[in-house]
Amino acid sequence: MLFGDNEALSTLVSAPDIVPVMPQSPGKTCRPLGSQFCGALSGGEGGCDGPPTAHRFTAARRNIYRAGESSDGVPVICEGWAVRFFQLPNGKRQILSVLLPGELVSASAIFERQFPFSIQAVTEVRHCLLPYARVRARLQQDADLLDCWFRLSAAEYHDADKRLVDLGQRTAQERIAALILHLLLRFQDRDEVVDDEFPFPMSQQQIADFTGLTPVHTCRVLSQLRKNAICDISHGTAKVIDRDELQRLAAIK
Amino acid sequence: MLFGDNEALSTLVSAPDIVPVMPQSPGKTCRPLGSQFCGALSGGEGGCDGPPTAHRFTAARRNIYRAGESSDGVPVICEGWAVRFFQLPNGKRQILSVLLPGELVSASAIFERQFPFSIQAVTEVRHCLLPYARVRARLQQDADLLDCWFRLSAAEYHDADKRLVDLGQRTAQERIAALILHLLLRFQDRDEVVDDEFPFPMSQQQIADFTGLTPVHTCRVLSQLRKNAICDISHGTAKVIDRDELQRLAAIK
DNA sequence: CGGTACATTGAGAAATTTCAAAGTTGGTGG
DNA sequence: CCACCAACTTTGAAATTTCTCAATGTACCG
Repeated sequence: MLFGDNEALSTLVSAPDIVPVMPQSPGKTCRPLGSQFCGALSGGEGGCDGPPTAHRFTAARRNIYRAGESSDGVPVICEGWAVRFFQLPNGKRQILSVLLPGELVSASAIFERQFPFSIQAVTEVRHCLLPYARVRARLQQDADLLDCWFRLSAAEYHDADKRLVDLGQRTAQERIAALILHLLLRFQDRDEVVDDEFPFPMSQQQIADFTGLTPVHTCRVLSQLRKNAICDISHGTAKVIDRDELQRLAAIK
Repeated sequence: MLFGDNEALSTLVSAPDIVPVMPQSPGKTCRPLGSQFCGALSGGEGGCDGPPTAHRFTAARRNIYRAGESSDGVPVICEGWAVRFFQLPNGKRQILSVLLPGELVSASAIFERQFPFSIQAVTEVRHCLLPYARVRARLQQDADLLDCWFRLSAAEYHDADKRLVDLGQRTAQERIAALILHLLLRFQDRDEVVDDEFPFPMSQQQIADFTGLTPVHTCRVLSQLRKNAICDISHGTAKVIDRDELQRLAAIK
């Protein structure tokens, strides 16, 4: 909706195998921008549609990027799930966002040489870098593209604000319900929800790190959602049984 | 440090009475950008350095802006303290950031006609609007200015990430200590800290809404900090007694 | 001199964490 | 194909943190 028909964005090559979605904003797809960002560099100088060697693979539960490392661009998740997180010295960590295929790790950080967060693969992940130089040049040439980028960046920021509300004001059950609903909507945008079921490879530890809970309590809440026939998260799959009730739990009250 | 010497930014008029600081990033001032943003429009079409009528005043504890209202630009806080917050229908609210004089309400949202958050005055506040049209034109003309804006926006985003870590992973005492230290550093940047004392007009209710706690618990934590001779927040003033200990409490562990 | 909003204190309740043990799952090599 | 291993999930019980409710005290404003 926000970006749907901006033809200017289509001037950048897109990768047909990628279904791009605006990070963190279910319901508001940004296909041109999304595809552009993963596909922009085909035929160019070393982007992610170049030779297969330009892509990297990272196994599940391993880090794609560690906070503070220098990088020539922003990582793009091409295949699989990843999470962006902050690691605390005492071993705790906070997951900041969940990254799905086609998504930039962070639009806001697109001009930085290093990032304050780390990235971990949830499943096996294929990824590449979106080089700083090329994006910068494009954004400066193309006012419409720049505008689209502004909005993408604002959407990311507002999503962080929503998460702050969740963590500051809402109960364990509400936070977990909101996460599940949020991912349901993102998968719906991609037309990848069949029979109210979609892939959900996050472990309970990862759900806990996202919601600011302990894995034990996360397990209890998930069990309750299952027992109450609201949804069933297990074996890497989410099955939504009572969508209305899930929505009611996840709603901002 | 990030923006300190970017001469390009000085091409925009600055207001000498305003000490601008990059929102939410203590230690990293952005004087040119900050002053530009409040002072850019003197002699122009209705900006905040125009006739006194261009400024508005809002009394303490009253709203400057309500989520969803349409606006011709981003509010700038010229004098006084304000908070950016999200209001929940059930009466709870989450404060998203604290706004000091000279600061934009949100750099990321600079091109939007309306915002998903509200703004409330903490003290009496003098404020104005930074009109969309002018900023946009400037950013498109001036690559260095654009670059500065990118960084400002990224800093804002990373600050939101830090808050997520606070709310998700840290205790009441740690969150409150972090808030106090954060504001101490921002006031230090402005050279407004004398004898480890600086203005602190937030009520306990507001501190609670910022940290995701109840006012009662906030009161207990503040009492403890006072009893332990770490710092004393009262009567609109913060007095830091044992800075090392405060730092230790606020540190990310 | 009220009056209203704000701060403080106490006691009990609720949500969440911690610790510890047992059960399950999925993958690997023999 | 089975046995084993490591990682993940589940369950119980007790401890801790934070919240809720309610009452009292205090400061500021007109």
